Amino acid sequence: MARRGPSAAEQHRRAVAAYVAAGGEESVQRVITAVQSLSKKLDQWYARQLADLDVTAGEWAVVATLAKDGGALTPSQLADLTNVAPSSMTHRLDKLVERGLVERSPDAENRTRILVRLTDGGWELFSLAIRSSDVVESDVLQDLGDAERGELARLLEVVIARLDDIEA
Amino acid sequence: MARRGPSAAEQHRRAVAAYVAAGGEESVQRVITAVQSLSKKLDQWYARQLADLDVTAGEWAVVATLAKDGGALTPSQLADLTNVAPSSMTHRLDKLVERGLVERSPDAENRTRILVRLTDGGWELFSLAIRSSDVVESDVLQDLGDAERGELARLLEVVIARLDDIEA
DNA sequence: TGCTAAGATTTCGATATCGAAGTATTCGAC
DNA sequence: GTCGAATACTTCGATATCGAAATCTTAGCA
Repeated sequence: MARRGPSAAEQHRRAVAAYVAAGGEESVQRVITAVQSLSKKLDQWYARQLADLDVTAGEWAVVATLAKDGGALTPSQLADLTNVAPSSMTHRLDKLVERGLVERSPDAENRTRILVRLTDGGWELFSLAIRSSDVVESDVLQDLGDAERGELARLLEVVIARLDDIEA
Repeated sequence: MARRGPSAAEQHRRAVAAYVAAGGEESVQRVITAVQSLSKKLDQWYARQLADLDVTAGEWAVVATLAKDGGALTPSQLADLTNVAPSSMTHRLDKLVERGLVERSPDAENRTRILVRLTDGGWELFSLAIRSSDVVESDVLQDLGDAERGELARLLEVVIARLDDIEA
């Protein structure tokens, strides 16, 4: 990377302009574009931090999903929640089990199912990664005061509440 | 997927709770988690729509990046901007050229570089995809009034303006 | 000019992912 | 109870991605 590209803000402006020119609505594209570029940047940072812990983004997705759920999930559910094919999950779980981060156990109620849980080591990894990424994330939001953060969270949560109704 | 999982709003609550329990700050995690789950849902929808156009998410990323930039980019820049290894971009571009969506041309000023541009067909695809996804995106934001959309966009843009300063 | 270091792309071998087919279990209709 | 469809996971072959090495061009310096 010899020459530094345009700033993130400049890229955002151009992206919105391109989407509007292509027929998108401005108030929509400003929000959607911003969400996506922010998410992309976060993903880049996470990938770097996780590399230090010798975990890939895909493996982290499984650990984080299990942690967020709090309990046990089946391989299919994990595949759905992490946007990956069920057949790929098989291999990921193999590696995670091998590393001692998750454990597979048969579901007593339905023997076609398998339940996947975080091990103690998995929980430790989760906690460690969250605490270190929280530092960067706080930096990202440092220009917003408490009230603004709350308002931003509220608006995003309104949008999230609508997601389920749209599937159709 | 036999049984429907928890709602997106419920998943969001649980995720924030898990992150806070692991040592994250609540005002930060509410925002970051919401941005990520929203982005993930959007990615799922895009993948479906793009499948109808017979384009993969990776191929779309290249087309959209070129459209947003407006001009020509090198393979390295495209790799950077789409979060992919330079060697992977070679193959992606091969396929996109073969499909007539982009074109490669040598850079007259520096013959180690290659410039990639959208063809007319590439621009058409971009415009078509944007117009159809704008419909879904508008639905997602339908619970927000004009003023709220503006405020949401403004807050997100404040955050984006800070991204460049953080790299270090 | 000639030499070395740096930059940009591609090639190559190993690994990850995908979609489809295969295997095992459960559920429902008869 | 038994048969067939549906469900859940894994295996398999093809494709995509990665990181490292190879190739070619440029830039800097003596």
